[in-house]
Amino acid sequence: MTERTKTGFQDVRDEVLKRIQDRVWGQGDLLPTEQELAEEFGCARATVNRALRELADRGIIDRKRKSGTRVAVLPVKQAKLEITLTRQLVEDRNANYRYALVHREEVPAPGWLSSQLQLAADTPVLHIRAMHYGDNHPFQFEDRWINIAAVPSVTAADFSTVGPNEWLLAEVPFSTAELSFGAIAADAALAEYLACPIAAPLFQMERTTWFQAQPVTFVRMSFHPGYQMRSRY
Amino acid sequence: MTERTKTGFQDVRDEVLKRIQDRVWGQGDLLPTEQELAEEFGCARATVNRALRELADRGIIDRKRKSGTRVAVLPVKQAKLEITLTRQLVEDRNANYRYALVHREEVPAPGWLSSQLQLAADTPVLHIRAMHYGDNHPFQFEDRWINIAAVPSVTAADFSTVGPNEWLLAEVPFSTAELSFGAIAADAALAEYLACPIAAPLFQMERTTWFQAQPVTFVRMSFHPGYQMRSRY
DNA sequence: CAGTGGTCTAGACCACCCC
DNA sequence: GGGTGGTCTAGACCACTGC
Repeated sequence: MTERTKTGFQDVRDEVLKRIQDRVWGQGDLLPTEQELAEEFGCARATVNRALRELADRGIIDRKRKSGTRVAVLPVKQAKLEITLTRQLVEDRNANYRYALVHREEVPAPGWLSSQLQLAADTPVLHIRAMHYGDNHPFQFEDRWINIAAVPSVTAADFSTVGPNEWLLAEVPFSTAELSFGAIAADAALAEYLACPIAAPLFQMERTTWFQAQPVTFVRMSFHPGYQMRSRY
Repeated sequence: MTERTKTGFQDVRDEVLKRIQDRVWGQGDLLPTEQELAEEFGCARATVNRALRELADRGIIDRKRKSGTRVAVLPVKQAKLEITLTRQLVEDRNANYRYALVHREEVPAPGWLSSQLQLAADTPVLHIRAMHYGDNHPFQFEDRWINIAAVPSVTAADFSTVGPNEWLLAEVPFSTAELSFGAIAADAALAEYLACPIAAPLFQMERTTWFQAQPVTFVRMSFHPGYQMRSRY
């Protein structure tokens, strides 16, 4: 008996990728049409379509109606960053997670925040500062502002035991966000919270979150010295 | 005449997402089967399938054979980071890009690199150091090691005018990589190259690249003070 | 205008896995 | 065992766009 396996879209996808990596089809080259590939692989055009669509999503090929499918010239590498709860970051390192509320206050939005969240001046916001620990070592300092109008029930949450991130994730799931990563020097307050020298270089992540076009929260997360965020593609 | 538009997979996808956001289906809830949704929307099951598959890819819902489709309890946010050439980062800021080679030497791989790239000790590697400028201001310092065995032709490239990243992208496209982001303090050499004070906090990105399971290159990119990387989801 | 990818349909079979 | 999602097929129509 000969080997009998049906040609699935994954087979097509992998074979096309292999040919691109082996330079059978070089950068910028035109690939055969879906119809031709379907005939070659002995499958339906829809199968080829799905295979090529996945490669296009990855940035490996460029597709245009009428002109056809080409190998991308400058493959845009897309790294997928999984953004999880700080709790999960800590527990993934097999450390014992602990959370502590530092500060909680309802205030009118300061000018820079109104601008950041596109709010009217002096809109009431909730300002939260909190610490996250791993095995009782400082892990991350969280400085967060929440637009009370977007989640009125937040005034009833005291955040003494549950972090605002976990609370918000349950209250306003499936939001959209903008992220920003950078490095800063620890000021006196951060140095104390994170138990590090003043001016130590810290990895910092800022996130602005919207829910159905309404600004919900802005958070600045400063990690302990030496922290590294990882990803792959 | 009434509005006449056909129900496409995007309509289904958006409507399902809307119902999840509106809590019609809460976290952990079971959704109707594909068959039922197809009937409700008046379309084929394949259309519903594609819509739900996209939501599953985004981490919004979890799908399992037999048990059905559920709203994800802890939506894993996936941020897409577009990793491009340093040239592009600079030009996207409307700045004039300039590249300069600092150092180029063939050496046996030091121990830490052999370990990082899973190479035999003393494998010959090419060590490159280079600078990237935007409008003649220091933008990024690049410290790179290339596995000569993986790309033998690299010995003929002098990298005096074209950066190793652009060269490698043309030579070894469609590779896979691991990324790591963090913050470091500028040492004396970095401070000089980046025209910043010693101990200034710098954003740093490290990348290890493979091509068909073979290690190709390890690079450490240190950005000028204040640089921020952005993304969204 | 005509060729290419984008999508939909109706039906079918299969793999998985909870019960 | 049976219900669910996963995939494939063969055909069709449409939208975009280069010529």
